[in-house]
Amino acid sequence: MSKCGRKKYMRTNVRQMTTETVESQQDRSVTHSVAEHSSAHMQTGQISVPTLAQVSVAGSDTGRGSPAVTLVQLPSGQTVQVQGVIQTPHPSVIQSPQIQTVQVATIAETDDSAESEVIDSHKRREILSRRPSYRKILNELSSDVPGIPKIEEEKSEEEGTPPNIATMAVPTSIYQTSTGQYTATGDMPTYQIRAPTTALPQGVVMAASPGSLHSPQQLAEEATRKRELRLMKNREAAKECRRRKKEYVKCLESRVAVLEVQNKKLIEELETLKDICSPKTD
DNA sequence: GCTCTTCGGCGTCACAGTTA
DNA sequence: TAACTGTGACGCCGAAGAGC
Repeated sequence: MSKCGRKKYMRTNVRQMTTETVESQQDRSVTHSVAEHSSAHMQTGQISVPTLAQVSVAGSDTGRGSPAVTLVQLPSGQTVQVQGVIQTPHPSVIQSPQIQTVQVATIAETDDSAESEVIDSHKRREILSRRPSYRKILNELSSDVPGIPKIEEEKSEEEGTPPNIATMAVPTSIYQTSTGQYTATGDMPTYQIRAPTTALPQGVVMAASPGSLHSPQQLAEEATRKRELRLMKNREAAKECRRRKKEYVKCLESRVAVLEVQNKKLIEELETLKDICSPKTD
């Protein structure tokens, strides 16, 4: 297998893990690390809660932002309604449309004609391109959850921020320490990131009006120049997009960490309630 | 030291969505 | 509606690490 072929294969793996379930632990990509956090978070609840009391979650699909109501069945038979602080899921790169799963299967099993590859590619693009931008997703998240930082729009110099510098909140080190303690409560400090330079490099001139072009050679030059301009802009856009993507993934990771802390607290709370409500057996 | 594998970044293309 | 923007996909490259 060629080097590129390998990479292509790995990418397929990543997509499989993000669209289906994260079971194979071979890929160490960023996407995977987020999914790994998520599954770890789920495990915490799955392992601990059933040993304490029977828990059922009601209204889990009541819509984004509405707190889920958890019915906790205490050993005494009493049922307590607990309003959870854990938010309902948000659209993200992790939760891709179900149809993508089908597509992954298609990719995995094909090694066929170019025609089917073209169709495949078109379908894939059709599916993938419907996802909202990272900025949009993250800003939606941030509006629902106070702990999630916002990706800010580029600001002009008049707005007080230095050029090319945007201020935003960043995930802190909220992971479990070696002593088993969590190091953050979800409050994020701010840091500064570089915003892209929007100015064109020196030497790039704007397009001449079509009317001023005469010879085919001039037209060709104009076309070439336009293409180079477009490529240059796209280059910058791609860089910026990647930066935003990384930022977005970081924020997701921090969100996972915060939710883990909340989950832990809830479990402790549940245990306390259990102690209070259970009949004393001296 | 050499080869292979893995990873991350880059440039480019294609295309859906947005804007003027 | 044309031009522009944002982003997924792809192929390429170099660095780093592992195995020999």
